Amino acid sequence: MLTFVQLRQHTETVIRGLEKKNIKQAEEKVQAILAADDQRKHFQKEADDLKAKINSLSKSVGQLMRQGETAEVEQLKTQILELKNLEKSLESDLKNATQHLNDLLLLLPNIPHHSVPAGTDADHNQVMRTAGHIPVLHALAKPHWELAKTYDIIDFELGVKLTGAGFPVYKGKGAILQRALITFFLQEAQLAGYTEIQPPILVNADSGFGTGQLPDKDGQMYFANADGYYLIPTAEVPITNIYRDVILQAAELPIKNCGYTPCFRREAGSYGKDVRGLNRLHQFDKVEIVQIAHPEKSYTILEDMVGHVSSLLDKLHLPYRILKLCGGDMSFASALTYDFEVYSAAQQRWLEVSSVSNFETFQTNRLKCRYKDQNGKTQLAHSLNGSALALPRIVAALLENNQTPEGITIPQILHALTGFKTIS
RNA sequence: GGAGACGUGUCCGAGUGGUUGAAGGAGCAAGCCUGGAAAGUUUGUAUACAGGAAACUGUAUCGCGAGUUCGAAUCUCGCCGUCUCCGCCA
Repeated sequence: MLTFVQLRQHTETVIRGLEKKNIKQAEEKVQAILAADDQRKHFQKEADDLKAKINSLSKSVGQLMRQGETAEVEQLKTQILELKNLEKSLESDLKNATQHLNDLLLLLPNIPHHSVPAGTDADHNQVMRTAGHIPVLHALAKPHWELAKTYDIIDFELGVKLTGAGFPVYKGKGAILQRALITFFLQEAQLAGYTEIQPPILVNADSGFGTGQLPDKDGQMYFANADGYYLIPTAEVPITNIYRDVILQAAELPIKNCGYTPCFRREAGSYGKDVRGLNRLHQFDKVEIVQIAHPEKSYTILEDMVGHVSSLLDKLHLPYRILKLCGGDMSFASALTYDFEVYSAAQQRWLEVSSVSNFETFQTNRLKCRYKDQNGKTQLAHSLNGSALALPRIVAALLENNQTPEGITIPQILHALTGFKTIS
């Protein structure tokens, strides 16, 4: 969530930023928060002063007792009890005011970086770069879900039997390809200096709140009701929450972690060609990269991360483009997001395979992830993350783009990991 | 899952109702000392919110939450976690 420093000292910037994210009545919302904050401070002061008085009176009770002044003690006690009644109502006012302020604050998304283009939807995203060659397919080329069936490497119907739609079963070379891609991505991340983490894939509500999935996206996560745990929608959740309530030394920054996990998303309301085959699943595999950075370095780091993801796609020889998302298409928590899309030649569609974002202090403010600067002051760190990469659509594009009448060619970089060069 | 013990600051560790945000020690930082270092010595060493230009002051925090009390690290209840024994198990 936004910080009070942002809201108080850069009110105008915040309002303009919110407008860029197409938030209606941004000014009114910000003013309402500032008013709610004043209200909270007022009650806080009143309550603190009253408590200070009660504390000091209580202290004198102790002293008087030792001196045996019982009559005065009784008098003091009744006086304190009166004050305590007052305090009780002040406490509840304060609690309500804080709750109200929090509710308002949680509804405000992050404000976009100044370079973010204006726009309302995906059509206004800015194409930064296009790379690779879009292949010309042979006459009998098929979409990946048909190829998967032809070569018996992914079984969607079997997944329906075992679980339900959106839970495919990878078989034989299909399963090996998955494992090879995961290993490849992890190895590349390791070479880029990321520490590999194997986190839990069920998390508690505090973690869901920390990275912003809760309360806004409650319905999008699977929930293990008996224990109150959420199945993670991305490794970002556990890997970023490692730094919840942590104060780092400036010298420890940047922290670079990566991890492979399955990801679970309910994706309620999706339909049609968007969910065909591997295009959108309830369970999928992803390698995520996460950094906790010094505020002055975070945008350089964002570019590094974009470079890292690009290199993965280059090495897989997949055609892709990089988009800078416009204000209206960005996620709630992000200040600047680059999306990567690969071209899936048989479907003739661009498929999103990665999203790399700088959250600045939006997540760390919730997480209370801070560092000590040179003056020993605690400051909020910046958090960033990106998919590097999400598997299903990569697999879809690999299958479709690399198909020949004789079979599917595996990119050379994976040969050592798959142990085969073609699927036929 | 059953029985028992425990949960204090960066760490160790004292504290069973009243100037205890918390003894003592270690670590760390700065000053003194030294040719330099060690030793010695002095001082400092949490977080959040509020007030203040600042020095600083107030409030809260001894696993978390509620309660008893004029007053709780200390008493009561609930939850979470750790350890030991038993059971189960990859």
